[in-house]
Formats: sequence, structure tokens, C-alpha cells
Amino acid sequence: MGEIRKEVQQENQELRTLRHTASHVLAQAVKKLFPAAKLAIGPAIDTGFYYDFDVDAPFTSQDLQEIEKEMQRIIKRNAKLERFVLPREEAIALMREKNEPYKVELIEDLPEGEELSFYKMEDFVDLCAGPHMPSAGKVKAVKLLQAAGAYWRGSEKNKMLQRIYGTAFDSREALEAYVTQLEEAKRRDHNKLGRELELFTTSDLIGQGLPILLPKGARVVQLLQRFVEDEEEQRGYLLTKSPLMAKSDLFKVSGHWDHYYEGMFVLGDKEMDARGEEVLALRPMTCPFQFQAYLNRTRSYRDLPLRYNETSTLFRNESSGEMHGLIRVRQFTISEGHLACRPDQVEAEFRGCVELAQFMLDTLGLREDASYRFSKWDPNNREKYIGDAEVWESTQVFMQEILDSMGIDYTAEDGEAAFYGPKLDIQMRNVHGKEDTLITIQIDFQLAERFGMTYTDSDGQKKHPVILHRTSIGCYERTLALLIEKYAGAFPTWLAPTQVKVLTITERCDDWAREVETLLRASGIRVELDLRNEKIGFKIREAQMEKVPYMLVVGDKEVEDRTVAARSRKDGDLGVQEPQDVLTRLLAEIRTRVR
RNA sequence: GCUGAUGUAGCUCAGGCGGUAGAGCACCUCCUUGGUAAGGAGGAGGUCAUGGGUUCGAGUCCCAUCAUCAGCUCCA
Repeated sequence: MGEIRKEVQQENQELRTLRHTASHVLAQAVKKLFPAAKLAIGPAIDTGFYYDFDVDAPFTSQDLQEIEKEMQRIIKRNAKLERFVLPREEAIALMREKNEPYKVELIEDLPEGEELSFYKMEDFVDLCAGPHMPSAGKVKAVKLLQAAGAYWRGSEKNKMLQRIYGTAFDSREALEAYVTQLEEAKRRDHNKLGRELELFTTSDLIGQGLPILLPKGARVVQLLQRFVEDEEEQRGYLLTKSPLMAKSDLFKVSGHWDHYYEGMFVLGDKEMDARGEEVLALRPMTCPFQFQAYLNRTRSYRDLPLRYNETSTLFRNESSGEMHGLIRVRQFTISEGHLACRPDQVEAEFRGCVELAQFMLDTLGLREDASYRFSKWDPNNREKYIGDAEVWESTQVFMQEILDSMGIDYTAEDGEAAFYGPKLDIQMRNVHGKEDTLITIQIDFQLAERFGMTYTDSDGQKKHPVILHRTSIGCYERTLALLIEKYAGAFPTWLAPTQVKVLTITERCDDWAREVETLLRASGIRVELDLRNEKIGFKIREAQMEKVPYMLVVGDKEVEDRTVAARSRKDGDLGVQEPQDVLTRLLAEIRTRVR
């Protein structure tokens, strides 16, 4: 096994080298066609490569075509790459001479005394650590995909450069396979498929980031919510229902007024607030609301852990360019929960949260696509966070120890924490490979004190509980989006908005079809009746069946026997059966969901 | 928010140089027919995203706004 993995890694490394070389070919081509272009950076990425340029006008799609042709010529000439090294000062001088200010800046940021490597390909020279293919001809297949703006050094304070994305492979076939894969991804894209399947829609009148769940989408979300609430109840959670808005006072205590004002929908403004007028804001999270539930009466150490959950709708004023389908929206509903624990309970409760999240992912079939991120604070950016450095550091160590003891394979990242504590984020990739957080579990040693939440310990002392913030499947809209893409719209039977489609061949069967519908519906099966009486056969029906687990066809011959022809998405033709038999089978199938 | 592209019937799209809108599929009615994306006849549906402007006249040109898409930045 180790050997195979090693080989795969080596292959990936070679592909990255090839793509990095392709980015140099791109830069050379751009320099030839647009001599005024200034070079920034051009790395290989997982799916290909890009290069950033500072140019007067953005690249058009025609520009890309011409650049790609020029790249083909360089590859055909099999231009050789030669490495050479310069001391720092000479390197800066060379880049000044070539009028490449971004390269100069890059070199100046590198440590003193370091030798700097360059690669020369024909008359084109680029600062680069390498490695590279020996010649451009090794790039067998290359394709430019798109141009887009990107900030220099990834900061919106800097100038926006023009980035060209492309991909490269060592064979024509591999490139074609990748392009096919991109088309397949587009087909599964929840934003397209979800609209086609009438799961959701949007309205220009309602606004950006505010999708409407249509009956089928609303049904799936309802099923998910019932499932989550039932499961959490079994695990000792207590459901709350708290208001969707609160006075600014609440958010001042929580710290959101200072740390999250831009992200909130405030019904009024800071000036009104300063004048002492009542200013309400829609809630961007549930924490302080559930804290008020905790504060309803005095708490004993015997009451802990106290686990609150809520199917909670939140509002966040995302900036206009961020919104995307059901993945990034301005209003969403989340399976939110807060656990108040004694210090000696935190570890077990944290584990319980992780296990619950994993159980949810297993049930939905998403676990294999999840990755874990340990999101830490950024000690160099103190104004983003509340509390003392010691609390942060000790909380992070504490969390890390739990993660390690659970054997969770995570990546640690600085600057990704919530403003009040570190997080374990469970990340999911969408069909295009873009990553988003689905589930988050956080440890918070700070807010209980801010809100004056206490319990009386066995020694009679008032103490602050430790708060765990957590979601179990995260936001329902986002989960729905991931499920659409995971199953290409063909939901598992227990989640399918339509479990059975009842069809007829002639209107003489319509009454009998309605009886079958009533029978199934009475048993809690989600039925869609289609009385169009189309004269089409099973093979054709399969096309529309793709998204529906079961299909029943009612016809005259079957009417005589009081039977229906049944077909399953999974098992194919089930033959002609008594409706009761079909019902039994269906119920069994629906109950196969993990419990 | 930034860069770019896009916005014509439910869907996919046509509409060279400005002269007040079309196709396929879907939908509705009727006929034919119990079944392999069936045939025939007819029908409905668009203030061309919205608001301004230029013009005798704008889907077509200009500006603004809104929305959608890709990427960046930010985040669940």
C-alpha cells in the first residue's frame, strides 16, 4: 500500500511540475503578446495552474484564445528551460532592468543573503524556485480556462491583477477526460439541478442570497430537520425557540456589536443607538439567545451538562459577490446548539458533539467527503478576538489534545477561529472542488462570564460554565445543496421528496390510480400522481425515474387483477404485484435509513 | 465589496448596419392510441431584468440600478 501511495505522490508531483512549467509558458506567451504586462506569481494548483499579470485592460476570451495559440507554438518549439542563480542584489537589479516591480517586491521580502534561482526559456526570464520540466515540449496538453481578477498578495487593499487560469496534462486524453469531468460537475451543480428539479428558486424582487424553497426542497429540509431534532432529543438535548431579533444591548454583551456589526442586518443605525433610541438587529447567531434560557433560573452543578438545541434561522449581511445558490445565503436555518458544562465534562461533551456530527454525516452518506479543520486564532491580529492570550492558548491546547486522542485527521489553520474561541470545522467540498464549512464545534471559555452565566458547584462556589457551540448537520440550505450534488438529485428513499410516482397508461385507469395513491399516502409514503396517460414504455419511464426511487404503472390488465406494475430505481423491474406487496417493500426500503 | 461576463416565452436559445419579436421542447384543448421520449389539428404564453437617456423610432446604442455566473476577498 505504501508503495502505491508513494507512486501516486510521485505522479502528482510530476503533474505539478508540468503545470508549473505550463504557467511559465503562459507568462512567456503573455509577455510576447502584451509586452507591457507585469508579472506577479504563477503557481501550480490542484486542478492546473494560474498566473497573475498587471495589465491595463482585462483579458478577453479572444485574448485567451490567442495566448493559448502562442503557448502551443512555444510548446511545439520545445523551448528549453535553463536554471541559473544570482545573488540577491544582482537578482533585484535584473528584475528592475526587466521592469518587473512585483518580482522586485517578492525578492525584497526574501531573507538576506539567499541565492535566488531563475529560469530562462528562450528570451523569457522568470524568478522561480522551480522545479521545472527540462523543456516546454513536456507539456503535452494545455488549455486556458478563464480569466478573472485577483488581488495582489490576496489582499483587497492591494491592486487587483488579472489572473489567467489554465490546466495541463501529459496527454491529450487526460486533458479531455478532465474537460468531461468539468462538464459532469456542471450537470450536478446544485444551483442548476436544484432549480431544474424544482427544489428551490430565487426572485429578483425578493433579492440576493434569499432563495425560496419550493415544495420539494422544503420537504427535504423538513425531513432533515425532523431527523435532526428527533436524534438530538434522544441524545439529551432540550429544544428552545428564541426570537429572530434582539435589541442592540444583547449584541453589545455578546461582542457582536463590536466584532460583527458589518455582518448584521441592523434595523436602525449606530447614531440612533447612540441617542438611546431602541435599535433592533436580526440575529446572526443563536448563542446569546440560548444563554438567556440558561439564565432563566439559578443552576446547580447537578444541572450540567445542559444541552440546548434549536432549529434556528439566522441572518447575515454577506457582501454582494459572496452569494451563491444555496451554499452562501443571507438567511439560513441551522441546527444550532449550546452546551453548558463543568470543566470536567467538556471533553466528554466535545466528543459527543463530534460523534453526533459524524453520525449525521454517515446517515446522509457525506462522511467520506468531509475533512477536519482545527481553526485557531491569530495572535498577531488581537483586535479580531476577545479575551486574554493565556485563555486562548490553553483552550487551543485543550482542544488539540481531545482531537488527537480521538484520532481525528485534521489540518490546523491560524486565523480561522470564532472571535470567542477555537473551532473544529468539518469541511465539505462541493462538486467543483470548492470547500465550505458544514459543521462546526467550538469551545468557549469567554462568553459565559460576559453574560453572567453561573452554576453553584458542589463546594458552594459560583462558577462559570464552559460553553460548547456546535451544529449537528450545519445549515440546512447548504446541506441540501451538498446532497443534491452528492446524489445528482436522486435522493435516498428516506429523503426523496417523491418516493413513488404513480403513472397511468389510459384514463380508464385514473380512478384505480387514485386509489393506489390514497393507499400509499395513508401509509406515509410520499406519492406523486401523474395522470398524463402517456403511451410510453418502461425504458422511457426510466429517464424520468432517474430521480424517483419507485414507479408504479397502473393499467387495464392490472386493474382486472387489482395489481400494479412496479419498478425500482435500484433493482429494476419488480414485475406485476399486489399494491399491498409493493407497499410492504417500500416501507422496508424507507426504513433502511441509519438510526 | 472588487474584476469580468451575462440577463429575449416555464426551459434551451435565434434575433448582421436601430423600424415596435421568433424556433425547439414544455404547457392547454380536441382527435387518434392502453406502452418503448407516438401521430394529427388547434391554442395560450413575452411592457425583450428595471429605470432613465439619445433618436421621428431601441430587444438592438449610452448611463444607472437590480439579478445571475466565474474568480478574488470575506464567511456557516
